[in-house]
Amino acid sequence: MTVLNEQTVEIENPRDTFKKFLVSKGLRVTNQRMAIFDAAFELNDHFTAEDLLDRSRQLDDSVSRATVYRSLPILTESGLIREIDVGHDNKYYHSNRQARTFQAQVICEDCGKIFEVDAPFMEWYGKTVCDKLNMKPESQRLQVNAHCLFRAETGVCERAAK
Amino acid sequence: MTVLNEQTVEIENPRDTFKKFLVSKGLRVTNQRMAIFDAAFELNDHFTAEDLLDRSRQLDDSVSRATVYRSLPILTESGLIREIDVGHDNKYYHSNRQARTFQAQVICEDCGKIFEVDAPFMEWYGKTVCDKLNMKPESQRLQVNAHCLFRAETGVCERAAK
DNA sequence: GTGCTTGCAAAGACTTTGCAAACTT
DNA sequence: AAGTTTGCAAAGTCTTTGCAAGCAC
Repeated sequence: MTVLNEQTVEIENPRDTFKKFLVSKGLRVTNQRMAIFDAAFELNDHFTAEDLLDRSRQLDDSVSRATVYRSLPILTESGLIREIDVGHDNKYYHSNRQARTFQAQVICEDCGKIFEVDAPFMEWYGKTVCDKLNMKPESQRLQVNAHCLFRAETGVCERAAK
Repeated sequence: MTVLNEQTVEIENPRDTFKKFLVSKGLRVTNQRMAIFDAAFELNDHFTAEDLLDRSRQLDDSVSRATVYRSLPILTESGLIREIDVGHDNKYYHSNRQARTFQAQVICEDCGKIFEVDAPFMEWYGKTVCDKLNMKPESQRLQVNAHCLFRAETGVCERAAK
């Protein structure tokens, strides 16, 4: 593991990590599972189950929608991808190239783009709140819905083009 | 309006507020809409669309599922109820007896119960982050998933009984 | 060979929509 | 009277599941 800064730790060889994860869980290393894994790591931005299916099929055209849906929970459990639920619309996923834990999402209500932002204080906040309720925090999500000022000012947002 | 504290402002006569909202939008004040509104305010906890349908029908048995689904966005837009998306499972809703804006949700992963907690700093956080992206915050959501320590320690959680 | 995995198609869960009748204004 | 709004049932969307064939170990 290479420490990049306090928040960010690079996962080395995630492909092998995933294989080891499968074996450790008594699951089999199939071509389809690896194609789905590879597809997830080739997709740089947030992606939906459907995006992942399309990409996986470019790598192995035998991959079915069912297998993608069956694999997503496994990938999520392995920690190599994260599930990001922005409320409206579908669920999104994102690969964890860096094992960043405390990230907030800023969602542009104009173009739908999702920005990932560090929010380390979430850890402290979760603990503080949970203490009062006699609970133990497992994970936290912070989401900011916002409007694009470029667009409000100029009528255009270059980011939307992406 | 009665100021209870900095975060909490009581909405007086939400029923009239809703009627006025409908009129101001050129929408009609129908029995079904009012039954759905009343049902939402009788339900004290978080509720789903289906919960709301059941309750509405007790007040006016002509209310259909379609009308509930058609009314939810109106109620949400009026600000009298809030939509709460906890990710997995359905969407939940909650009436805004107090017009509380900055609330986080703590969700018990053991019993599914949702606790509402004040989190005023979210306003500051949203602004700070949005400034960097040249955006304007519209709303923010903070969610903490946690486990119940009562249950972990004693095997039982009284809160789950609710 | 054993039994986990797969693709397919059907089923499920939740939400939206087209349409004629009913209702608000 | 004019134009919304409604209930119903059908359609839609996304996800899950049963099953026999196929594959990893």
